[in-house]
Amino acid sequence: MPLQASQQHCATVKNQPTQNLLLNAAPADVQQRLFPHLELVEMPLGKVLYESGDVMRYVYFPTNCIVSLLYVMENGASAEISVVGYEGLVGVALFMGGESTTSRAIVQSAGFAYRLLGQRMKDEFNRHGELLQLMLRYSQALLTQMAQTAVCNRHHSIDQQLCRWLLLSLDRLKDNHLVMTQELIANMLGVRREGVTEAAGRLQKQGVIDYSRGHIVVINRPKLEQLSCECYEVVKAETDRLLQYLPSNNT
Amino acid sequence: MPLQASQQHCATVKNQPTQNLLLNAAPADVQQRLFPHLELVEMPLGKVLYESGDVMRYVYFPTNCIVSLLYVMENGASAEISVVGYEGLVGVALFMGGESTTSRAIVQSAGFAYRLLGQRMKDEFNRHGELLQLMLRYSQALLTQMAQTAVCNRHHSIDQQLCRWLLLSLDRLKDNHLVMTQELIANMLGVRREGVTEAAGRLQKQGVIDYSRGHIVVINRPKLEQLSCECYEVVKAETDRLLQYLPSNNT
DNA sequence: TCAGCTTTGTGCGTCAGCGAACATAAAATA
DNA sequence: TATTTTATGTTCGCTGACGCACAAAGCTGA
Repeated sequence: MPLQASQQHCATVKNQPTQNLLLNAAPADVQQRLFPHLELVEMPLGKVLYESGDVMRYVYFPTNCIVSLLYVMENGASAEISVVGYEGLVGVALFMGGESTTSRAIVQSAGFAYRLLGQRMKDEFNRHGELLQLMLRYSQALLTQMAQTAVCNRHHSIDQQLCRWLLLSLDRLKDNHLVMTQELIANMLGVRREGVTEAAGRLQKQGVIDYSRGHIVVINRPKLEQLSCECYEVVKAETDRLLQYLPSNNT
Repeated sequence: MPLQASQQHCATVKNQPTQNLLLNAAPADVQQRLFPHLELVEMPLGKVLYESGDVMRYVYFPTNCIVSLLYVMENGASAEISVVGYEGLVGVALFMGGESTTSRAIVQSAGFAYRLLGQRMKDEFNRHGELLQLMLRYSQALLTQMAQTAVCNRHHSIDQQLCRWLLLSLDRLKDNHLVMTQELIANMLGVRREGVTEAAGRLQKQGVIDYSRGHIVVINRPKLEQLSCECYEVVKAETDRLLQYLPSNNT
């Protein structure tokens, strides 16, 4: 749902396409072609960008929101496959050629994103310029994140996974304050709500986080990293490596 | 290790690049450019194609072998991320731009593959012809498999995962006979060997498989599919969808 | 201010999978 | 044939996570 003119003005004061790492890294000519067609959209908590099997109409470039890619099983249980924030885009299947995926994309942390009609994205992609390289490198980062999620689900405790999840969220927000109930975290991790309550209680007792009724504040991030499994760091290092030498067109 | 001339002759009687689905689906002009540079290599059980972080020299197109993409943790424990057989290729990171990945590629079922110097692959890829579309579609299939592995690791029992694993292997071999110890399966699944022994015992008792000392014969595949979790079918359906309308150049 | 809802806390019993130790059996090798 | 190695079978105690039930505490709105 695009914003009304007045809202749009208000929002654009704070929002710029270049807040998204990929849009920011795109070469100037790509930016000139794409930016006029970007549409700032509000991303409220729980908004579903696409369901499993949906043909995607848009790609979304988050600025300050976080989107979860979630697989929902036949019995309704779910598991988060990966998360996307300002560093990426939602809808890689559009240029990968599948047009849809088996997962659901849902807003996990409210904010804004710029969306682009899928066809425009494909047109630009098919010019085979630098955007193609950029998109492919990001896709590999996404691949890495999914792979590590598989590993983490296999071998690590809820406590460790909660730490990792908090770090992933923290990296995609500017502050240390998350709006998120334990119930929702449990859905993302694919575990019981009670399990999250207990793990969060332990973190609070250790002075790592502070939380109440849907609000979590991270007090001691270094400790959080220390308590997390290696999965967080592995993905971060690889993502940095893949996206670090991007041409930058900061304005 | 390329084959000697005499071996090569012997092997090529049975091996053809077109046994690989992607090579087979490549347009005629691509085949003409690439096939002369394909090198048939033997893929013995346990051969490591690349380690985590290795810059890849070659991409591998399996014909009748199976390659596992495995993540090895700091403590030595491991987890299979995905498998690649005749339907795919090993080394997507070469054209995705990363040149390396965080996982290890290791031969899980002996056989043959055609390998191609990475640079030639990249050159062809950068012509931006149909091969690019083909590779991207396959990459999305790989992405789907990884995502489902994450889900499976989260929610399903060893029994179910063993069924899924056997089905994945079966699909990539022509017969119903696997050469594989329970110890190796355990490494792939990232579980204890004893867990696999018990699960395999239950399958044998139900007349689904028959095994002894490194050999497994699947007797009742329908039952195996029935006992498996949904993860197998989801990935199969999506992979078929992604790769089904490929242009075919069968000779 | 009271009722109703949402969120978090806690205490069960149960069970799958773990780690370790050890037993058996089939192949390989001498 | 005897010996060693490899693969599989089995047991036992432990623990993390589950499912369920219910309690407590913090918001919200009449």
